[in-house]
Amino acid sequence: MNKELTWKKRLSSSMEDYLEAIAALKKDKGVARVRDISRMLDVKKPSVTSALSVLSKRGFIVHERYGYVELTREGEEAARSIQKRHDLLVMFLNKVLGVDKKSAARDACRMEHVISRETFERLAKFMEFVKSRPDGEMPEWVKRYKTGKIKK
Amino acid sequence: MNKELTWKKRLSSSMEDYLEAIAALKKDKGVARVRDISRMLDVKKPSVTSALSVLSKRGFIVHERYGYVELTREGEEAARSIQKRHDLLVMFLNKVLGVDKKSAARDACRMEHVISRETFERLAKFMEFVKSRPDGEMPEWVKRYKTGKIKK
DNA sequence: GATAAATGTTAGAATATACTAACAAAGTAA
DNA sequence: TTACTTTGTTAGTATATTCTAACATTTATC
Repeated sequence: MNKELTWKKRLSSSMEDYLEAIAALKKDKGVARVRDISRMLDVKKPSVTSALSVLSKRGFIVHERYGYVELTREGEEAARSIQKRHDLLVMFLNKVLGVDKKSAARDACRMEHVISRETFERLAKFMEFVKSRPDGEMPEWVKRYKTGKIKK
Repeated sequence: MNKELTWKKRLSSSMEDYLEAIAALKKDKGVARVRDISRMLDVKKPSVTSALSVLSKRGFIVHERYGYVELTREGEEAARSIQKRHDLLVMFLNKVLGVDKKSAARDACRMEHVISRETFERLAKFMEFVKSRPDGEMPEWVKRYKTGKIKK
């Protein structure tokens, strides 16, 4: 139980992005490969290779030369956690604040790396509350504050 | 109106932090100096010196060797804008989500650098709405979703 | 004013992340 | 199989930010 040996530094925003991309690609293409990660994140291939080596060393992925990228259990877990933060933020930004989907996604991509566990949990509760309101769709009080920019 | 000449890259999170600290110090101490900035941001003095040289070159501050740090008009404006984002976020996190003040401040410090103009504006509208509710303090519907963690 | 303490700067190194150019391996097609 | 294309890697460079160690300047104290 040595702190020095078991403690792992948080992943950087960049590394979280890579992990997220890998998980997304596996999900909808079946496999994750350098080229696709590179396109998805809009970075060059060598950047991907070097990121993969970092994620490998830290135990989030398995990657053999010229092969596909596999997520370890830890990697999957981390990716899932990021994805959850992402989705929650998009939901909040879009459904509650009324930020358009594209911007909401862009903002979420940057915010997901910096919100604390506590804020995440409170936001989750808040969104639960919002969704649980009678109304069905968005509760009246959420709609009302938007000045004329409500679709439905 | 050449784009190449007039366009300025966004300030990095770090630089925004320095600017924010400088403005804060000027506000409540009258002057901003290297040592105080260093303490406020928890970085060493040489880091401050080098940040100041960057902010100087980019026209946000004026700083002569061994002297105090002055904000240019542009610097003041930028600082104000960051501060506004910060305050808004703290308000939202604390008053609406119920995140405790300390965590709210910590989270705001990281989120303030990444939210887009659009999201900022929408959040501002939302908070206006929240504050404008009859009730006085926080509207009933905000309190209600919090499960037992309401102070008042 | 001399000396010590506090403050600020420089130089040089470290880390993280990206890039380009050049090369290597794998896959595809004749 | 040979030749072409695509994909992946290496090596080396660049930028941003931080740090430590050493030095310079300014301020405070006697």
